[in-house]
Amino acid sequence: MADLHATAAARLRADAQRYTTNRRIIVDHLDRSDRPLSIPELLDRAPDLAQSSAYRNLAVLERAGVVGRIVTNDEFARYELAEDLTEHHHHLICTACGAIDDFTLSPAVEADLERALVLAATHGRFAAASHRLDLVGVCARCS
Amino acid sequence: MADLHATAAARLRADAQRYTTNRRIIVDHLDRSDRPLSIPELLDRAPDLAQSSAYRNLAVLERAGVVGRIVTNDEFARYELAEDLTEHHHHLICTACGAIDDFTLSPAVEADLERALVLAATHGRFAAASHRLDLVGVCARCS
DNA sequence: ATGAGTGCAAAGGCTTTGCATTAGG
DNA sequence: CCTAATGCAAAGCCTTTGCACTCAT
Repeated sequence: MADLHATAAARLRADAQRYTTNRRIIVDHLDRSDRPLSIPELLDRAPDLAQSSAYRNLAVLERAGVVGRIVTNDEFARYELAEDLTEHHHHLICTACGAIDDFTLSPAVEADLERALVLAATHGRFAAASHRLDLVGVCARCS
Repeated sequence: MADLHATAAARLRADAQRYTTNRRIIVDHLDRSDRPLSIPELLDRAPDLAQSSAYRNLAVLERAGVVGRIVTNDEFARYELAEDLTEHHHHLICTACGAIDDFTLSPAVEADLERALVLAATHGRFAAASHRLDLVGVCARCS
């Protein structure tokens, strides 16, 4: 995945943005993590990153399509690499601690789902860009 | 659906809460709407409802299992009647204006999905309470 | 009466922004 | 050089909370 940074740089460039050290650091940490990170978690892992820079750069990276933002019902927004930079996956959202873990569905189920969603979208004249499927419950650590 | 209010009252009572006028008004408006409402939208429809009462009562109604809270990526949280008080449905989330519309999937697809999710949850030792499936894109009004 | 509910206004807390400084190209 | 990026601190904005009043039981 050395191409990750090349892709990120390209997408930023396409949006007239630079791929700076801070932005690379953020992408690196999101890539290393096997689950979406909140800003506090990210700042914890990157102590030299200013809070405002984290917010600003994540916004830039989101606009450029490098990262995705996830808002659950807990206090923090979370970020992960954009879907097309990782494999398609879904989220286990813990209602107790707010943590999010990743999981995948079988290709067969995904395909069925995708077909059904395209149908639903066209029926409502809705230009669907992507789908989000989350499991909401209590994670192993909290139960 | 005259039973709606009876059910709501029962659930509140089970949580040692009263079914007051304001709470009934809120439930009424959510029931009348064919899509989840943000607090500003709700206050607009119920001019005599104080903002703090809306927030407080929605929190009470959520704890009692009468309403569900939806947090998207826009600025407002939105509320709808709890899933088991309506028919199972999903959401079209507009990235342009933040509006949410409802849609349903065929029972067959739902069943497949449910099976796959149970599998995924048990595999990760996750106690799933429900699933959330959203289509993210641009609504007809915004395109 | 008596405690929950209500409304107003003020406070909280995550997030955003202004401004002076630094760094990348 | 010159614009974008950075960091600190202050401000914003949705949401929550304190407090006095009202209403229902």
